[in-house]
Amino acid sequence: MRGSKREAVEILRSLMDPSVAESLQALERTAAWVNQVAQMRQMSSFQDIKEDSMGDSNPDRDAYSDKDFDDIPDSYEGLQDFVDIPATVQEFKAALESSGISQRFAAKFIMDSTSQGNLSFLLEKGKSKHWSELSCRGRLPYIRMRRWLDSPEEQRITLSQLSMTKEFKKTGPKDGSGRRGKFTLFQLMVLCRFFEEDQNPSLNTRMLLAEKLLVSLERITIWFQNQRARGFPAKRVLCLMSVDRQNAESEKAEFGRKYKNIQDDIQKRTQALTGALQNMAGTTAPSPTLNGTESNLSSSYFNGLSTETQSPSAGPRTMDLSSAPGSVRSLSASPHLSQRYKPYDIPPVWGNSDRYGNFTNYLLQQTTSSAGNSIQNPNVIQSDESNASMKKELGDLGMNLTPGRNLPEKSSGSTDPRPAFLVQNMVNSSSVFSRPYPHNAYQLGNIGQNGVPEKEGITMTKSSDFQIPISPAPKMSEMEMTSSKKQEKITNGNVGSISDHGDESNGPQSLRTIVKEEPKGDQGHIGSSVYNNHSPPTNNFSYDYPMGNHLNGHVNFASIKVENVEDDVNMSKPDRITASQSERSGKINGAYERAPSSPSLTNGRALNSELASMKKEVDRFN
DNA sequence: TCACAGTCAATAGA
DNA sequence: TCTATTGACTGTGA
Repeated sequence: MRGSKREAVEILRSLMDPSVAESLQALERTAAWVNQVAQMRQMSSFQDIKEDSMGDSNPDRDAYSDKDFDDIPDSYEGLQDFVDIPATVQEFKAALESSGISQRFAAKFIMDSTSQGNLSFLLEKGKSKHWSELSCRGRLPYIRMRRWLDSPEEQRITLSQLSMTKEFKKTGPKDGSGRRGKFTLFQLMVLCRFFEEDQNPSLNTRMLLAEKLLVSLERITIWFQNQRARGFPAKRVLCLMSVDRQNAESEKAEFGRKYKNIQDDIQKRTQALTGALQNMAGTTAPSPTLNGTESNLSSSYFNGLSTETQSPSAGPRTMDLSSAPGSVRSLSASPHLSQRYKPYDIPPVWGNSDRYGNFTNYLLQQTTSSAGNSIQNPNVIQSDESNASMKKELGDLGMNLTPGRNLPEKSSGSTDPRPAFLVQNMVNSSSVFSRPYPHNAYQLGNIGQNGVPEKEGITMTKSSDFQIPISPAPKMSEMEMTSSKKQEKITNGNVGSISDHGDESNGPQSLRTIVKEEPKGDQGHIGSSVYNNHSPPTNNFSYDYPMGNHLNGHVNFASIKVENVEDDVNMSKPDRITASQSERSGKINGAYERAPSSPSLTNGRALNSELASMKKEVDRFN
């Protein structure tokens, strides 16, 4: 019956004038949408509809089927198909643009008084949403869009409303209730790290986070809910602070216009570093050989589990940790989840995948261990048999671990030691967060009492390809130190020394080693770092970051970041290097401006304020 | 009580 | 002033 009716309609249409037929078709579709929406509203629950007429809303269902179509009652005869949401969204956007209709207006007058923000969200979400993925409630806004697009009459009404509603122009906050707070950068970092580990943290975990971050449990819970629902948008914080090109590319694809911010950021920071390195190259005497430093690299613990060496001429390398045990990607167990949680390449902060896997296993062992409530310092290898492989690994690498302290027991007698463990790890971790500049870090010397290596090496390698280093800005005090005359007086190899080791192809200054003293941490640690810079002959170079990194927090977060905070806070102008640095360099004035790294961090004053508060938060953790 | 889908609306950036 | 982001909220079902 249904088929013959359709045939008749088609025959009638074929006899009509094309424009009339088109209008009629549009009217029919509009009527169908109106009818459908009206019926949906009459339902006591939108969810009921899926059982009756709309097909199911099971996201696991990957396509619209004939069954779904057959289930649609005759009253929906005008419905030729489900709404093609991406196409509808595209058309709707184009229509708004061509008609000069703002999202705000459209939200109010077309979308049945929804909010502008929601419309924006719907338009973005709709780009990749299939009809079958949405509940009936979720379909409504797209039906409205489709209905409006199919209805010239509705469009005319809208345009007349647009011309009449001048007063609609006035904007402004509605009630100024100020209900929303804002997470600090540090809070976000911690939350992100936890999210990486567990997208559904237990109540204990959330309580601990709330306690440690001085945030209500509700806010923590909601944050995790939002991240789960939105595909971990906060990963931006991670990606923006990494220097992984692949992440940068994915950022570009994923965040659209935001990529421009990132590009600007990259450009500014690259210029800054280029200028700084050129400046260094021009003021320091050449010296020794490349081999000596390379041997440091090859023997480096932090180059990973293998004995691979890192040639300064090698191009940048990144580790794909996305499939590593414990990575977020690996958590996507079902098609449903993999659809909702976009793949996220963890910044290569853990060295290679083996190392990451080992570390994750180690974490899990700690978490699931039933042995008492004592939470062990992750920096210290325990006598537990389950950690034997880790011990062996560290032993093979000549890792000389000093005894560490146990983390405090959880006062509530929680059975889940993981939260405290992770918090401590986060704080101690030398992750991308704690790195104020791009580098390739590896350990030199022993691990100090508080888990901080006495020395660490950092390399920057040149590459023929221009790579995108997305990284935090260069550390101000670092730049001061490297250009300071007094540093040159210090014997090579000692803290504070600068030495150049050239090679034949790239010239005498193509490799530079700077041994730097770490600032005093809150726990009284004094360490040093060695920075090896393969100074490029041209402006085009990249940062090979990081082949290896600190296994589980061997560099004190506070000892690095806090210093940077103070540098920033002490600056007379926000986001600028100190005057003395400007004077010395002359030509790099302004080059060290901290470029915007994320929307919430673009404001210099806000950033400084954020960093200052972060210092306090970090202090509290230690 | 919790998680989730959807939404509101404050806010930041262009 | 626009849109995009995101903290917070509502309604719902298990």
